Amino acid sequence: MTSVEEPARPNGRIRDAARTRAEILDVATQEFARAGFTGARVDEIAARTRTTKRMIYYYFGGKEQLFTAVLERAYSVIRETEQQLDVEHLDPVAAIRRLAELTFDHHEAHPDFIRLVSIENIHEAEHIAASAELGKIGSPALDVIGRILASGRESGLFTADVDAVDLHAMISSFCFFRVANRHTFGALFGRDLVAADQREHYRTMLGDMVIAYLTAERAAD
Amino acid sequence: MTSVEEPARPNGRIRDAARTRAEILDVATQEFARAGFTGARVDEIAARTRTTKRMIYYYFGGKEQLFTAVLERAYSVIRETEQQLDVEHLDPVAAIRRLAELTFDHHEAHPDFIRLVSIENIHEAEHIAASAELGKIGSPALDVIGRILASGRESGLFTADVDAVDLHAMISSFCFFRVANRHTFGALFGRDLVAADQREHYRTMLGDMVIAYLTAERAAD
DNA sequence: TAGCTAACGTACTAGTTCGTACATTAGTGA
DNA sequence: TCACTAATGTACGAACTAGTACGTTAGCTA
Repeated sequence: MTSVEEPARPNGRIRDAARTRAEILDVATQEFARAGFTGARVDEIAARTRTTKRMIYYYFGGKEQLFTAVLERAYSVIRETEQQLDVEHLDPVAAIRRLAELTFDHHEAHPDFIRLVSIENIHEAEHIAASAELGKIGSPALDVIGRILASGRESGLFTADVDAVDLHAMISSFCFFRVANRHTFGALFGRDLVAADQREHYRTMLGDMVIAYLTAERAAD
Repeated sequence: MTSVEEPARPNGRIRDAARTRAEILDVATQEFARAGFTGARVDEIAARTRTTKRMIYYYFGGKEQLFTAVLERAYSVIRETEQQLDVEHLDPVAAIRRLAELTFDHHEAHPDFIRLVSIENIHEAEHIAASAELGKIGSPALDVIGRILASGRESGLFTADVDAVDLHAMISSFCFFRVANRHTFGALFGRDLVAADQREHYRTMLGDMVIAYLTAERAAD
């Protein structure tokens, strides 16, 4: 390389705290999702940023806090998505199916988020516990589910004895497993749960499952 | 400490290759499950063994191969459990419910295995791919499910259009999620999915869900 | 325009961590 | 009982990695 340096600015140093901070978070999200908390390298995150490692410590304090910030942002994305839920104008059966489909879509669209959740569980949710922000979020979806369930039970359509949290767990289970365990499942059973041409199949399967559960005829107890 | 050493043997060195190897695998399973692949420390595994780090490299070659060996043994445990499945004398509905319950029980009884699977998925199943043994196992449970499904469809009890692999995924999803995501779910929604007094509730819920799905009346297509 | 500070960069270090070179010994078979 | 090898232990090193001490500058404001 000859003496040709940066064109105008000798250092190219531009100050933009918000951009720097956001860029660190973006890259950190990828790196943590790629390699896990311990496997992620602070130097690697810094290298893939337009700034330096020093800035990670300047803005976040350390690797742990950076991971917490990554989780906080990832969860805030779902919250925002859930706040835009608009299914309550549908009848209960259609509303639940639609909600399940949106959950399905969100999981599929955010594999990095799924990986972060897996990683956080390996660490027994210690970062969530350490976050003032994440403790008290409460899922907007939960309220929606609760209202649909009540309405469905009132009209006699839903017979199952579940509350919103359990139904949310049921729906999330399937969506989460499909994305999170894609690799081992594929390696062991030779089936790619996230194959594009099977997407509709699994999306329908989830809806059928949830609706069948909610509307099944139960033995009187 | 005074000069009191080992009672009889000056070094206490006993040779038992099988025991040493097994002990390393036991401790490694715990350590990998505790901290993830990268987070696990080879020195820590060695320290909690009656042998030394040298032996880990002697028997397994390295950290990667040790993790692969841990996975191989963990999967072999399920395979053995599945081989003892004895549900085909039941009617299809009872058989599937029983099978779901056994899957539920196995997940609950082996949280370390669940963690290993999560970890292996973070690493995109590269160790399973590298294992000659793990590639071609094929689940005994899958055959059982396949036969029950066929029998259930024949007798008109089952209406759902699923194969054994998909049904296995559905059952596993719920069991896996409940254990694997216990911590984040608990932190975010304030509900412990693995609480002892809720065990029957979730076990029943799983069975109800699967049976409802399989036996639901479907719109003619 | 001078000065101040938030924002940024460089260079380094202390501690860790996987892996190995080398030495040793228990137990077995000739 | 002697020799041979599988099994084991010790000590060490090279590379990595989180974190920091210290110096610099852009851009705002008085």
